[in-house]
Amino acid sequence: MSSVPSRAKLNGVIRDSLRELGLQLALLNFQVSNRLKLNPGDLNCLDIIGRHGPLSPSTLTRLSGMHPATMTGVLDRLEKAGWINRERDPNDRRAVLVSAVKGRGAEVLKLYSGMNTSVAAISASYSEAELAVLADFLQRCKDAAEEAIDELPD
Amino acid sequence: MSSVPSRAKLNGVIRDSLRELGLQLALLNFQVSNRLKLNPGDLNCLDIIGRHGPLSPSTLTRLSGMHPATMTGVLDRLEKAGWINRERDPNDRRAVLVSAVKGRGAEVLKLYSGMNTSVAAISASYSEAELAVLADFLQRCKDAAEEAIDELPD
DNA sequence: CCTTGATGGTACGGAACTCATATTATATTC
DNA sequence: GAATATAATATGAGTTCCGTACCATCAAGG
Repeated sequence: MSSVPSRAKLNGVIRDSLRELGLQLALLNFQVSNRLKLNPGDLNCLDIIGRHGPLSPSTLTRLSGMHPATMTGVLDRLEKAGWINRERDPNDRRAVLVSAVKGRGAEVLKLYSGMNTSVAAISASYSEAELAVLADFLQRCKDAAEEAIDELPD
Repeated sequence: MSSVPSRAKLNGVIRDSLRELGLQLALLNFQVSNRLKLNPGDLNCLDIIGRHGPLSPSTLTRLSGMHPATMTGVLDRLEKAGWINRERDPNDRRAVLVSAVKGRGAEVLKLYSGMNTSVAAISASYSEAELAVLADFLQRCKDAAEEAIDELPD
């Protein structure tokens, strides 16, 4: 028996697993955002802000793919609920710098703790070499998703 | 040097990579849903319907975590745009069976083709044994996300 | 049967959200 | 320093969300 069918089959399994994982993660995000009284999109933006440090609404618009006017509403809600701060950019006084409020990340993390401990438990069953492979794969898939977004039609 | 710090560090890398991957996949879904003139939530539901075959709005509500009244709106839009069919359940005439319209899956898949070919290219760089490990890991993470949703507070 | 209570799905209406466009303030270019 | 471009927000019309009410159907007990 050739090894090609087996490899092709594995490719399909990987593709489907990734898609199903993406769906479940989306549902998890949805539930978490509900608990925080936020929209899924708002939580995504908060995540980006927390990770990419202080940034302007326009870069946030580019990173998230949202409409600029929508972003104003997102930031209004996040600011009102005390998740972020808006301050003027001293170098460009048209611009605004958005930053995540320190110390509130724990509230979000707490809701992901179940998922995180499960992932830690799963990780424990792999060797360090395997973990390195897994981490690299995930990283490359993330990059692939980023590229895929850029290359969408329209 | 002990191997513990290295392993702990890898755990952290895995966790972060998974989270970033989840975010990028969410952004990809958002863009894809925009192209299809659907909401992200509508696309998620369509995905569930396509995968879990004909099912009732109430099970769909349970699987997606949405409010029942919201689900009616989702299904109205999906049906109006020709993505799904609603038919009465012959065994329980209160119930409705929702099924995905055959032949329109390609329109969705086409928008994910960039991502899929990238993932195939990434997969090509791993041995079959490694692919098996990856597939298993993804599957277990999916299950973990599913459990994590069930065990959220409230 | 025929009540009684539970369940599946949807209708309704007010609140919240999205987004095209207009507006204001500042920066850049010639 | 006038013209143009850019950053962010205001505005308002259209859409979506969801608590509630409602109707149809089923299941159990008398």
